[in-house]
Parts: sequence; structure tokens; C-alpha cells
Amino acid sequence: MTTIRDVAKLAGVSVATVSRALNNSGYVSISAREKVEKAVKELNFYPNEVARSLFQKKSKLIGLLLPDITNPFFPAIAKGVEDCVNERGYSLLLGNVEGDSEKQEKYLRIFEQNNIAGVISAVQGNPINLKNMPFVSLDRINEEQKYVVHSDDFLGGQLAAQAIIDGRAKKVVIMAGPENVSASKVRLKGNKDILDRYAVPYEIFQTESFHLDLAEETAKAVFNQLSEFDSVIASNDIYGLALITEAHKRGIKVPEELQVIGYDDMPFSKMMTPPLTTISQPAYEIGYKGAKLLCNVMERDSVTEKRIQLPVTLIKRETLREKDEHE
Amino acid sequence: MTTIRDVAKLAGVSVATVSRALNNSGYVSISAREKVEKAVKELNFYPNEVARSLFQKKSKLIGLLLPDITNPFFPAIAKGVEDCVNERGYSLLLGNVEGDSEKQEKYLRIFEQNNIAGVISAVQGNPINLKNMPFVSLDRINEEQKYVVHSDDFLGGQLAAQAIIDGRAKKVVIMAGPENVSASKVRLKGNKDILDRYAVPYEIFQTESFHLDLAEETAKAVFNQLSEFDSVIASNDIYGLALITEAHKRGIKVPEELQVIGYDDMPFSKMMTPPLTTISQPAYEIGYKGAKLLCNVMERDSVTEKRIQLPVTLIKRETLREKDEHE
DNA sequence: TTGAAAGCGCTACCAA
DNA sequence: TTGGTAGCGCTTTCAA
Repeated sequence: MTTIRDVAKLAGVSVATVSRALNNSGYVSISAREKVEKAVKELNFYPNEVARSLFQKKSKLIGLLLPDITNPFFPAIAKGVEDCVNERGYSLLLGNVEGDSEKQEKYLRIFEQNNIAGVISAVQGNPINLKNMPFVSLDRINEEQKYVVHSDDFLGGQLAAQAIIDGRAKKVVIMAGPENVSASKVRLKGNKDILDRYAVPYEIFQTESFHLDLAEETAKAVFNQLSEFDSVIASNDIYGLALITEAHKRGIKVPEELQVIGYDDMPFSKMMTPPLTTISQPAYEIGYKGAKLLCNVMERDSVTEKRIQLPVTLIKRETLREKDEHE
Repeated sequence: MTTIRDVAKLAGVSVATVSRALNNSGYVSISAREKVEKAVKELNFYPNEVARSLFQKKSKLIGLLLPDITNPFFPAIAKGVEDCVNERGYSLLLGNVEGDSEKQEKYLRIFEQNNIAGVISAVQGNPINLKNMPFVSLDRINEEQKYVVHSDDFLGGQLAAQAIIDGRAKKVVIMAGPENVSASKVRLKGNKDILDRYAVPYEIFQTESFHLDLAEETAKAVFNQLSEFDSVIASNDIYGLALITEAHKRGIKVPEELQVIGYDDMPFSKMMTPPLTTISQPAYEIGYKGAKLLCNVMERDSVTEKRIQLPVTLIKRETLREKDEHE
């Protein structure tokens, strides 16, 4: 391992000068800088981040907490986060938490032990071990959190309900995501707001998780436990797809007999037969803007826009009935 | 921040004793150990990994290089990796490389600057900046690499071709994944091996990437550039789905007029209409076993099983024609 | 069995 | 403008 001492020796200057030259801090004469640069190049030297981090009590690492890396929504967020932090010279320490709050706390501890510069989390809840690490919440947020980036879940819920109503819903089933996840709760509110306004009857089917593996059995359960519904607002695209698949198995036609709307606009949703109508939220952008916010929080003390809300849009495809233009 | 000094002071022993007690190294009397444990608990002390890593010249971090976190295959691998390294007390530094070899080298440098314990990579190619970090390749491997975990791509290719033939393929299109990706190349060989054996005519449509965003336009291109094919071996499930969607748009019936087989058995592939027939490879297990292999390489010097191959299976669903039992 | 002290590679203070 | 040096929190000699 080549160190700053090797560079100093080769350049014929002190380690202090090398350090100043590398960090553009303090005074360095042009000739000294040149000697250092030459030596750095010759030795192919890159400073050890661990040593730097030990001294600064702060590393160039950012902790990323995800509820489920297997759910396509989160890799999209992660990519946005990564792109942004990379531009600023940070790297990501990954923590896939799986709804396990012990695991979450364990990760927070690991983050702290590694002098993390900040943490960005799409996991619901206020971590205990957070100490005073800069912290930004994504998507699954709560009221007390100071820095958050999320999309307009209430509007998303409204849009979904409105679209279903436009498809002449007589009786709708709302598959509501986990009760402890803010985004689900708010969407549900949005759904109800519109459904109530138009006095369309609905039933709520509460799901415990967004996990992909549960989608199929949940779809079955919906059909087994509920009846005579002609419209479903699914908790996300995967659950919507599972529901459509189950409907097909039971000989129910989509959208004629049963219309379905998803949430998230996952990459494959447009490739279904029929292509899934859904609410799109800008996952990549949530990640990117969240990371940007975190960087700003870490670098300055004052940040103007602390709680950022991004728009959602209805993506009309073919799992909803056509609006009856003649009524 | 509470340090080992605080613990030492509270326990009434020296920092050396605290260190020994924490690491179970060297002699520590029972009474000293008890005092230390009590102090540790009282102060809620966790050792700083950065300091430890600086001294050891080795951190508890493992670098994970992924070609595209957005492709569901890789999060599945990542989860396997994470589960395994967690059990052994390591955490993951994430590097999403996007087929950009500069980015890959940049990450390797960052890994090195952070005293990484090892790296695990699903990216094709032999990194230059690898120095002597323990290194395990996953899925996209090559001959020179010492430690690899992958699935039986040749068999996968054969299985896909055989299944297509069983569905009475007259003329098949092979969508071959990127030429520089080993897994694609080997699968293609497997395809050809069987197709040639049965003298079934085929054309190869070379794709440049596995990237999700390109799936739709690739599907269009296949139909625009090629004709009179009745079977497609897609490079993965996403591309298979995109192809089916495009076929439907063009009024082509699947599987009657066009049969399609995918690769990877992504989580949503069974929820399509019709459900996608595909080749399943154990992504999670590839990740898990790869991480296990890496840990063994890092901990001991001798590892018996250096190149691990995992099985693949044909998942029959409904995008292939039935085998004609009467022929 | 214990503790003092050196030192991992770096930054920043302070004196020159 | 420069360099010597202390010290970040930890582990590991080595002497007691």
C-alpha cells in the first residue's frame, strides 16, 4: 500500500504539504504542488479513506436502508440515490431491512460504527439508534421526520379511485397495503375520499406486506373472501398482476367483468396482457432528490426545501373499462 | 462518541484489557472481563470499525459490483449475498456499474481506499484495479477467474431449445444477449447445440444489452427485421414479455402462432397472461453461495470448491405449444 | 494477567 | 509557504 509518506518522500516534501496539496487546503506553492502531483501520478496514489475517515470522524459513505430490494420499486430508488451520491463523491452502504426492525437497528449501528456521513431510508419508522446522523426519509415517511422525499400518495389514491369510477365501478375492493406503511395509509385515504364522494360501495382487503411472494396467495384470498366486486384497486402492480392472473384462472374477464388498477408502474407492467393501468410515481427521482437533499443537509446546516413532494400520474392502459362517453 | 478509553476508565482497567476482552484475544481475567462487560453495557459501547479497520488494514466491508440493479435478477442475487455476509458480520458496499468499465474501476478503487475485505462481482470482465483483494465472480464469469459461482448456462440453453422443439418449432429466432457476456454466449451455444442436432432452422438476433428499457424497441426490431418465425428464445423474461406484448399488438397469437420462452424466471413471469415458460436459475442461491465462497477465501487460504455450478430448470407454463404426443 | 506505548494513514495545528 | 507533530480509536507487541 502506498501512503502519503511515500508520496512525500518521492516529491521531496513533507506529508503535511502532500496533504494540503491533495485537499487544496492551506498554502501550497506551485512548485510544491507540481512535485506532489508528479509523485502521486508516478505512484498511482489514492489516499486511504479509512485513515481520513478516522480523523474526520466522518466517512464518504452513506447508509441506504431499503425495506425490500426484491421489490422493483426500491432498486429504482436505489439507482437514483446512487447516481446522485456518486456525483458528490459518496458511496453507499447497503442495508436491506425486510421489515425487521431489529435488522434496521443493527444496520444503523453498523452505519455509526463506520462513521457514516448520513443515512437515507425508505423504511417506515423512526430509528432509535440514529444518534445525530443526517437522515432523509424516502417514500415511507412520517410526520415527525424533518427531511423527506415522497410522492403525492393522496392524489395517487384519488386518481386510482377516480379512474376506477370512470370505468363504471359498481363495487370495488381496495387492497390496502400494510397499515403501518404511511404511503399505503395515505393512498387509502385518497381512495376513500373519491369513492365516498361518488357513493361507490367498497370493501377493504388489508394486506400485511408488499412482498412479491405473497402476491399470489393474497389474490386467491381476495376472491375467496370477497364476492360480487367488479373493480379492484391493488396495492401495487405485482399485486394487481397476481389478481388478474387469478381472475383469468377463474374465467373472469379483465377488464369487462373485473377492472384492476395497480400502483408504481413497474417496468414490466406495460408488457402484460392486457397492459396494466396504474399510478406512476417517479421512483428514480425520489431516490435522486432524496440523496440530493441529504447531501445538502450534510454540507450546509440550512436547507430550504425540507419536505419534497413529487407528482404522480395515472397511466392509462387496458385493465380498466372505457369511460362511457354517452352517459 | 464513546470510545474504548471511556470503557477502560469506567471499568478501572486499561484500554489494552478492554480491547482484549472485546476481541477474546490474549489473557483477560474473569474479573476484568466482567468489569469490562459491565462498562460496555452501561455505556452502550460499540467499537469504532474505522479505527479497527485502519489498524487491521482490512474492514468488515465487502464490495458488491452489479451490472444493473434495475434488472430483477440482480437484486435477487444481492439479497443472497447480503444474507450470507450478514451472518458473518460483514456489510455491503454497493456498486452499480451499468456496463461502464470506468465506473467499475472507480468502484474498485473506492473499495480499496476503504480497506475492503473482498469483492463479489456479477459484472463481466477482469477488473484492473483489483490488486490483491479476494474476488469472487457471479453469473458473468470467465475462464481465468479462480473463484466463480454460476448456473449451468449451457444446459439452460439446451433446455430452452429442447422445449421450443417440443413445441414443434419450424423456424426459431434466438435473441442472444450481449456478446461480451459469458452467460449469454454459453446459453447461445446450448441453444445451437440442440437446434443443430434436430436440424431446426434458426436466426440469431443479437441484442446489445439486458437493459429493461430496451426490451420494447428490441421486440419491435425483431418483428421488423425478421419474418416467418414461429418460435423465439428470448434473452431473458423481460425481453420475452416485451416480445409477447408486441406479438399481441400485431395480432399474433401466443403460443399458437408464436411460442416464446424466457430466461431467469423473474417473480412476475408467472403472473403474465399467458404465464411465461422460462428457464429458472437460482439467483438467490448464486448470491448466497458466492458470498459464502468469498468468506471462505478471505478466512482461510485453501478452498476446496473454487468454481461452483448450480442447476437450472425448465419452468413449463403456457407460452409454448403442447408437445404433440401422437407423433 | 495487565498496562504503557507504538503505530495504522491521514489531517490540522502551530512554529518556523 | 513549509514541516514537525499530535492525535483520530483501535490493536498488538513487550515489559512488568
